[in-house]
Amino acid sequence: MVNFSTSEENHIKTIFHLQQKAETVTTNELAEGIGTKPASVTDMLKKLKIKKMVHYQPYQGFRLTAEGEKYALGIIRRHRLWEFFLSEKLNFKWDEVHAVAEDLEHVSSRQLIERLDAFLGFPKFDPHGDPIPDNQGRVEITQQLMLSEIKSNKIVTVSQIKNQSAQLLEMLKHQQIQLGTKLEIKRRFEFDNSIEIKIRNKPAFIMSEQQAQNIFVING
Amino acid sequence: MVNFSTSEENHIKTIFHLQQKAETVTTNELAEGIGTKPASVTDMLKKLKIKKMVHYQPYQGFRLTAEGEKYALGIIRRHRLWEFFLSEKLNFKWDEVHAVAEDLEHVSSRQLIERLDAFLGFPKFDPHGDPIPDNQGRVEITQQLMLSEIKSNKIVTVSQIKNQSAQLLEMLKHQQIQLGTKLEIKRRFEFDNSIEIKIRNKPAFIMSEQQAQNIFVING
DNA sequence: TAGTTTTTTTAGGTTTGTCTAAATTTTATT
DNA sequence: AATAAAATTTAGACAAACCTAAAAAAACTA
Repeated sequence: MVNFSTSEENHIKTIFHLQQKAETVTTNELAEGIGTKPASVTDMLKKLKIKKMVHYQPYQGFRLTAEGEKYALGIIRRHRLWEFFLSEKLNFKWDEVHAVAEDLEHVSSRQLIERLDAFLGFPKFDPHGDPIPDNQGRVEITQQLMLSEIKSNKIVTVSQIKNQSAQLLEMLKHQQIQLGTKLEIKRRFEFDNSIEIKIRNKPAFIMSEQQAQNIFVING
Repeated sequence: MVNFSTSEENHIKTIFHLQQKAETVTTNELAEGIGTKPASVTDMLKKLKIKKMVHYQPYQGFRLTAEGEKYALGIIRRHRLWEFFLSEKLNFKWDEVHAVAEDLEHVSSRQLIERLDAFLGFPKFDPHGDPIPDNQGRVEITQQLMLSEIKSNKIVTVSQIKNQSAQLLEMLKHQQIQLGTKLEIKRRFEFDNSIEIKIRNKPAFIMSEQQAQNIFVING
């Protein structure tokens, strides 16, 4: 397989994430996502097109090819395995792992990654709850779970709100929780099954079991 | 502190190693050591001089400044900690770790390295027996040991030959052992205390206890 | 739909790190 | 000491990955 530079890998990875949300990815979006200028993105896309990583027609947006997606999943696998390592073995906090993993993910020795995976016990999710692709690029399908059932120290994403009562919505609004919001389950209080929840950059708060039974989440 | 590119770091690190052996380092030596052309080395030295990492006068050879040495020890620390990790935790063989560590050493998060060090239990030597600088750049002073006393699975460097008898020298010549040669102690045979020794890229051989008592080595 | 705004691309430049070929300096040799 | 050889530096180029400013295309909008 061809070899890709760090910059090429960053483009491929970012396209992968952006194309989850929309049919095609635009030049401006990608420039924004990577932190470069649109003109630089155009340059890079020409190169990635030649290397058959993207479908791209000038002015028409772009998308990874099947090969590009496979490659992207490899980068994501490396990133998330390192995040797991940093969090699990080196005691990094879950919000500190990303920056370091950004560098480590580009060290591309296949043997290194396979052995790291084994050393970590073939984890299925990173500390943010995002799934870790296996060495074939396959990803665990995640089903929705009731927030009240989540173990402590997990990070989950709100995916559905069952009960649309004013009280629940009031609380959600107050805590600024919406679909897609990531919640960190800090701990569960035995005596009433209430749970302590934290949202990135905000103080933790308590949620009752009743409330949590109406919020569905996915891992990650 | 200033930030150095991967290429700059490779130059600094290689100068450090070369200047152990001689007063000053030459352009050709460094080019050879890094795998570039002498002209490229000259370019890089101008830059490193401006950044106060080397003492350098055109045509006169060069040497790291005190600051340069300190920086080099930081790179070497990262390299050897990763080698230890790869060998100890990921079960890489001792001769496979170097190449991967070459990449990992340039990931320069201070926090990462300090936590890795703690996770590994603050090891003092890498799998080749080379000392790992601490976070102040200090290195464990190693004393000479009798080869016959070395535990199996260690790598040592020949540092002194006591008995200058023809028989011993004959054997040393035959096995191509000289000062500075690295020996891997594979195992010790209980019944006569002979030891099995391997030199990189050569078949293993057996050495008697008597012989080993006349060879002194240092860790690494 | 014609004009305006936004998005994207092109054209031309810069920096980093490399190269080859030629010039210069140092070192070795006779 | 003069000359030949070796080492080093300079000069000029190139590729990668970025940039700014201008041109071109697409998308809005009145």
